[in-house]
Amino acid sequence: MQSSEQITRLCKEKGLRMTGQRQVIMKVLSGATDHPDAVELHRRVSEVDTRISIATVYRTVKLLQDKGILERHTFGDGRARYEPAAQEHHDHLINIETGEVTEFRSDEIERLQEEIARRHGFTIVSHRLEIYVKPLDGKAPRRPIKP
Amino acid sequence: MQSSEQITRLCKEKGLRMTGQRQVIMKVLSGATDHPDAVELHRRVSEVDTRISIATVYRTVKLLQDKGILERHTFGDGRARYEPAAQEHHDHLINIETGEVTEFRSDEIERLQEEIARRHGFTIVSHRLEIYVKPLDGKAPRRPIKP
DNA sequence: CTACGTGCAAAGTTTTTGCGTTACA
DNA sequence: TGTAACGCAAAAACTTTGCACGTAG
Repeated sequence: MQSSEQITRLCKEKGLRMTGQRQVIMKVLSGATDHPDAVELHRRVSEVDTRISIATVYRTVKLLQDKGILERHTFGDGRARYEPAAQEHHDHLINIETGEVTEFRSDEIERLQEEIARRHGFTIVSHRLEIYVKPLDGKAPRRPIKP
Repeated sequence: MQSSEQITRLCKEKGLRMTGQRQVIMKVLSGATDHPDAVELHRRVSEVDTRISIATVYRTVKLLQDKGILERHTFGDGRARYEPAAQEHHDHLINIETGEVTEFRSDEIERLQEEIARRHGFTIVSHRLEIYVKPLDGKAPRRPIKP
């Protein structure tokens, strides 16, 4: 997660113009705790400024994705979902009963992936791991997790 | 990978009618070594029987996916790609320069995933790990894929 | 000032669906 | 023979793009 100030700085570094639309889109995305798709992102952005078109949302997320500022995911359903690129890579647990997405990181899995790629004669450009899950015990409250 | 006889048996077990279209679609898919999308699958299927529509291809792959006979993937580009569900789960290395997909399996990664899910209070329904890679030695790009 | 960015609407892609017809069980 | 499955085409869902206008730098 990044503050909108950090994103603004990132954009300037990349030589992008800091338009009002981009500021709103980035602020909404950096404030989101979930992974909205383009239509949902446009809906939230429209609450701030009604005049921002869905085309600009699509153009902006694609631009920011190319610049490495945003990450794009597709969790099962066809639609693309977005989140600010984290400093440290993480993966996703998706609760198939609620749609809730939990982020996690495993250095050991990261290491194993490097090893597998190298063994096949490749180097990793990026990767994604999605674990689709359901609660172990539907009735028991979930225990908080240590990172 | 499964033989078309096995798929036929699976369909009967699930109470599905074994139509000519389904036989052709399943035979083509079980004979494929890659991960074709719906349009490519329809193209191959049409070589066997010209009268099979793309709608039937979509309906069939969705049905077989729901029954657990096929697996659906979305490697970066928006389109869904299909392969017969393997007896043993595997993951994918995607060469972003050529689009070529290599299958692999790591029991250790599987085990770590179970552990992570359990620690978060979940049980795994399914998962997918995609590693986007490029060759250690440079090769000429053919059909690049966006990670 | 001027190139980059935007809104609008139209078009492109991929996938789904309504409806009348076909054919498996 | 009854109904799941089909073909066709239309539509839905998602995303991209051409063009004229706006605006950040």
